[in-house]
Amino acid sequence: MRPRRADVLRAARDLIDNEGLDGLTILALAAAMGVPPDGLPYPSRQALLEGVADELLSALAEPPPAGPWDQRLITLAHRLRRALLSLRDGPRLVAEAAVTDPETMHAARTGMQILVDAGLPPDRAAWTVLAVIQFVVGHTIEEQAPRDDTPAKLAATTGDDAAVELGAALTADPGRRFEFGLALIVDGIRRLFQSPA
Amino acid sequence: MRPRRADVLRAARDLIDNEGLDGLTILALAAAMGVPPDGLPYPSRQALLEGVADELLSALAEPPPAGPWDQRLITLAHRLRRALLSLRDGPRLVAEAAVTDPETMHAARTGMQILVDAGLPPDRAAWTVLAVIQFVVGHTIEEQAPRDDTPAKLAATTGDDAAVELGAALTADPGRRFEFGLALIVDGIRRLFQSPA
DNA sequence: ACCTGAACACCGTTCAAGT
DNA sequence: ACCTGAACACCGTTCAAGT
Repeated sequence: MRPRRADVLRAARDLIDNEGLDGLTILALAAAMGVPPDGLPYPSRQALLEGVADELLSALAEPPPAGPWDQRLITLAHRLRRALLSLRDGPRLVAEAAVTDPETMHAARTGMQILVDAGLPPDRAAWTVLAVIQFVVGHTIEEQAPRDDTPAKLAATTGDDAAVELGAALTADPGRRFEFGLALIVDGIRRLFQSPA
Repeated sequence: MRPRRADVLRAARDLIDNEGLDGLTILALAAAMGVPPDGLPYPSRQALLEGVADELLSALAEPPPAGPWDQRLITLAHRLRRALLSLRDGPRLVAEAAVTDPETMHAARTGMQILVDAGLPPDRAAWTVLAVIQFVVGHTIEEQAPRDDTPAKLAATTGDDAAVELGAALTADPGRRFEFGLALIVDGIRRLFQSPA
């Protein structure tokens, strides 16, 4: 009989964690579950990837607790980052599966509500929350990218102060760098509230 | 004899433009050039991808013209966006090849210099320019993602005002949305200059 | 009707066989 | 030494053959 979706998704996550996103193949997954390649409850690899991505982002379902809008937005961004990093190659997966998938849209709606509640016009709130999501996606992609020694080499060969500083930044605690970048955007949003509609 | 790197890169770009990034295969490329699969001047597909990515970003070599730091930084960000969008699946390519590849580092160094010239401490300048790059990467990934009808469907099924607004934002002119998000970050950087070191 | 397992047309990479 | 072209171990997807 066909394995259940929940079990397949769990096995798929295990495969990705152990072998990376490229290691998640229909053949390997089917073999692990003891079924033929077309015995999985997903019609294609793409559909399977969307299933995994959707589950990954389901952690964003509930809105952050009440409080000042900036703290709520920051909490939401942290949750999104956590969700994307909770699985190996997670950012790549979500980027490839679909940035506009239902669960991402759900998170976007939550973020938008936070800003609208705080008094921002709906159109600005939508554009703003999309910018935040794009920063989070870009940041996590860089975070999970295989860290080669290019920055160090570049710094050594050029003897350039700027290159050295960039290398240091790239090897710094990614969490603190994330907060720094997020704070930049939030400061920008603050100005948005002060400027006329 | 082996084809020259420049010719191979041009053929690779053509293949990507016509078939997408997944259509760029060693076999297809070799066939198009009339050489065996191992007759290409790149030892592996990964090396080839890095070559294409590097060339894509070489447009960022020269620093933007002199002027106020915010205008210079905005120009650089626009150039990065243009470069990433100049090839089909460009953002995906760069994200997969390596965010820390030499040419990206070069662009980062240029951006850092702009901020240091304007008086920002080097460590803050490095963190800031990385945040800008991450936003640009995230934004272009979303821009080039296959646009399905999820937002519209979501809006229709939920009858939710927020969903409608998000759908409108996603179908709005991406260039204007990019400028809006970039302006948010630049406003945040402005505050950075005003706050004590 | 359903599960089985092979087959199809690919892929990246390697290698022996010729000149 | 070098170019040739097949072979290797895969991949996603499909399908005929059995029960």
